[in-house]
Amino acid sequence: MHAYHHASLDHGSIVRTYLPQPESSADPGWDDGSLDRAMRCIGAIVSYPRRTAVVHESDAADRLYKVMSGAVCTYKILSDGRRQIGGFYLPGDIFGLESNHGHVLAAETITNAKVLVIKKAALAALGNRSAAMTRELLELTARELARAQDRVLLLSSKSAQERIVGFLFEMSKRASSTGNTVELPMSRQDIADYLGLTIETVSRTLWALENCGAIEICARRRISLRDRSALTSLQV
Amino acid sequence: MHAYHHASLDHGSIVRTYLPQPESSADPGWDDGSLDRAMRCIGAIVSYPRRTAVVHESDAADRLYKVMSGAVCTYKILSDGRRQIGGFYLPGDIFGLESNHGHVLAAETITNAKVLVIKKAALAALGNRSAAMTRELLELTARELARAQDRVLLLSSKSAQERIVGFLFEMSKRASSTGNTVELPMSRQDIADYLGLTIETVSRTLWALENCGAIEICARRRISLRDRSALTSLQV
DNA sequence: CGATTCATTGACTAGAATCAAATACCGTGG
DNA sequence: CCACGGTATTTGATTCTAGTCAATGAATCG
Repeated sequence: MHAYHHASLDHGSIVRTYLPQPESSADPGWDDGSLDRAMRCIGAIVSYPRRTAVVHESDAADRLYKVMSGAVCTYKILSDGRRQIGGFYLPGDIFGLESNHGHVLAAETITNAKVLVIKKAALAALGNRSAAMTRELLELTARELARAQDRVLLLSSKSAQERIVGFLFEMSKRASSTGNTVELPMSRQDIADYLGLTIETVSRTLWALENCGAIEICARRRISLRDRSALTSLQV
Repeated sequence: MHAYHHASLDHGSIVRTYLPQPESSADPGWDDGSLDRAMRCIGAIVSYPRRTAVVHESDAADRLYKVMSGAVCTYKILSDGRRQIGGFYLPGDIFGLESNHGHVLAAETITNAKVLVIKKAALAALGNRSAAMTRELLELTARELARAQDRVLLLSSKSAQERIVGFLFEMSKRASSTGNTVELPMSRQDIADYLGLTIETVSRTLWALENCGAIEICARRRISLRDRSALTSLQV
């Protein structure tokens, strides 16, 4: 059982709070309609170095976050010290959509990242006048729900291999994947915490997949899906 | 590895399609505001016998379902025959909130159940005139998302004991639990498929919990949480 | 070019899955 | 009310996967 060593707890200041320094919203180019315009208008873009806390578990659930560049993950530290990652968020993704009431997942950057931060209340105020925006928000939340349900299925896959393969496919669909090559911004530990496995198992399983020719580990964080059909047959 | 034997596949017609017979919306008494009124107005209540399919995986994701009485579960049959339960839905719960696009989870009744069925399109049409309703729907979806995220955490608990205890607490919060006694409408197999465990492990774990005095299995589907603090200490 | 973090590999163990069988429960009909 | 058949659940023995502990090797950053 590993405790959450790999970030703040004993590596000193790797995870650190960062004083938000809003920048002008001169932008990368994500636009999803009126909601997006509203978010840019009332939100502020904040730059964070890698491995920096964006949201603490104790924070109020009153904000919405949109990743403009880099990668972010949400997570929760369990009572025994393990970390469970709730999700990875890549440029264009929004997190913080879950219910206002109750629990908040913490969030930290995986790489250097720029995040657009918006108060839900401000958005709701605009939403009262623009029904279209509320509908857009609903659509986003419904999509996130579908994704969460997929994760439930992925985690219910009992074998490590199924989980890893499922993860690779998910990433190849979402991340900056040129053809069959997937660029993984996260560490092995992050992957392990996402899939409910250990770092050793992730490593061994990836090796096994490479060994049987299904993938190629070009670089540590760069994996090529050599044989998609073989991978599919290993999946749930 | 168990296949999905315990329902339709070999018990003949236990899971069967049911010709919907809409009833008058004379009602149990769930009311969540304007959304609820609209749903009753444009929806139809359908009665299903136990272990009956309500939604097929191949169905379009164009409807919303509200449980009026009884219990329903959503699920997916994996390619190897295992069944993963997406969630249990008790009276007052709504399912089908996930994105319009893409996948649908199948749904079947666990007990005899009455379900209010509504076309999303019809609701959206009303929603265009009533922003409040869209907001209510958003709130519901956000809550469901939060619940799905909780499930991710539950499934990431590695030990069977943690999962079972988490499940019992979840049910005691939601189900018709009088004091410390929880009434479980679902079978052991359902619980196993929900938690990604086997039926044997569920059985053994419950026995162990009873043995150490944390719970009492009054009847097969009636469990009393004897020692909540002991249970809490076993949880994640 | 070191120092440090990150990843891989190896040996061993624990816990859940699997396979197999026995027992408890439930509704039905006598 | 009780016997019966079928299902659901429990119990037992064994196997196997992934976790744990320990150490080595590779990559990255200052």
